[in-house]
Amino acid sequence: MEENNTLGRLREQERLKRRELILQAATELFSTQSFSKVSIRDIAKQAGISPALIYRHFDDRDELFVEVFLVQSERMTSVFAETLENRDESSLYRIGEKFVSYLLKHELFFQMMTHFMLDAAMKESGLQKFNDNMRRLLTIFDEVFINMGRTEDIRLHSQAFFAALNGIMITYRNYPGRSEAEIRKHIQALTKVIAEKFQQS
Amino acid sequence: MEENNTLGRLREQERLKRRELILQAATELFSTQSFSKVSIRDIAKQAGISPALIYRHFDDRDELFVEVFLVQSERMTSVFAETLENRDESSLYRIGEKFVSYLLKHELFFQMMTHFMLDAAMKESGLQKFNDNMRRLLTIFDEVFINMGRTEDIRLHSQAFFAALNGIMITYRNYPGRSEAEIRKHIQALTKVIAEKFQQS
DNA sequence: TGTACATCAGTGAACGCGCGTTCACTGATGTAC
DNA sequence: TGTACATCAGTGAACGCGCGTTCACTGATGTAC
Repeated sequence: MEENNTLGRLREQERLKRRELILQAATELFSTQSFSKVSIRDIAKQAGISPALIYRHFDDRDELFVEVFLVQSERMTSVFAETLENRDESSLYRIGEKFVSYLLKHELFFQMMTHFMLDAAMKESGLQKFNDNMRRLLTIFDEVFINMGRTEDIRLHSQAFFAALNGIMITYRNYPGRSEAEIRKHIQALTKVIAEKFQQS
Repeated sequence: MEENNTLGRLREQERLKRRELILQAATELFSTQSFSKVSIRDIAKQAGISPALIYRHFDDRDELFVEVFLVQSERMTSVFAETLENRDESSLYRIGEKFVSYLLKHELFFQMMTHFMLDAAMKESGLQKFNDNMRRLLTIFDEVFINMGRTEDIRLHSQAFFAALNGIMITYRNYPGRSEAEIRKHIQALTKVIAEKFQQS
């Protein structure tokens, strides 16, 4: 029963690797198909395994989906934090533009975020991690506001700014009858308007 | 073949009434259950008819859903326009607050709007009507900006303001672990921040 | 070294369900002669 | 007025499909003695 430690660790590593393979396959699919249209069978096929195997690594579909989202969510916050650390002179417009660019580029993350925001069907543990991430992101915005000299309602401003950018994405990302380039341009113009409003104060 | 005109009209009226009954049943369900979870069978049951009958009035599920949305969408714009006509002194905060209150109260409309914004799977004719409505709504915002003395980028400002309010709703409407009252209060606080930013210019 | 057993990743097929939609039919009403 | 036929709203049951999930099984590897 009691296994050799190194062997046990090796097996554990293999298990983790398989788990990541599944997550990776799911991620690949999510980036081409809409969130709710990806099935367990699709993911199994993409990963080259049997559907049943997925259930050895995840309790159910929801857990797998949340896991994919959390990975992307953390990556997003990290990438974003790093990009900004390198430039102290970052204006609100710059930071807003970076954020919006990221969402435009990583459609997968954007879709997932809105999905979980609107459905809010996450278990306690997943929710905790997601909230931690959001807080980390808002802290980045906080810093910019502090650097601007703001002393009151900092978090509130970060939340409003964050929400406004989300709103721009959601409202105009799929605007019908416009080309990708036109949409991008329009979203950037709106981001500029929002950033200028917040810059003034 | 050629019917008596009055009789024909009567029959047409009955048909329209039945159609509206179906739409009404669907609307009732949408206000308690999430959009994508309402089935044709549910709607038929609610309306007290056979599922098959629904297909005598609508080509498919999508057409019915879009129709419900368009009715709600028009109602929203109308109600909103009327409320504002009665007060010329309406500040941007007032108008934003009204808009957000409406969305909070009419969850059905809010959910549908985000659904169609994110999925963008509407036929040409429905899309046209929806866009007309959105334009009507934006025109209301336009007027407020004009009254404020703004002369440039008016429509762009309306779009940014509209998107920001949407974003607040989407980002914080289902914020987990908060009571309905707390959420309402927070959303109003964020709306105030946004409105003040736009008011300054 | 050999043998019986335990463990566990992995599988393909099946279960059971709910869905959108269609089918074959009924029955009431209107129309033609 | 009566009769044969057309029209059409409305129906319950069925079709066909895809889904999440589970089942019963295989086969490789490790362990005990």
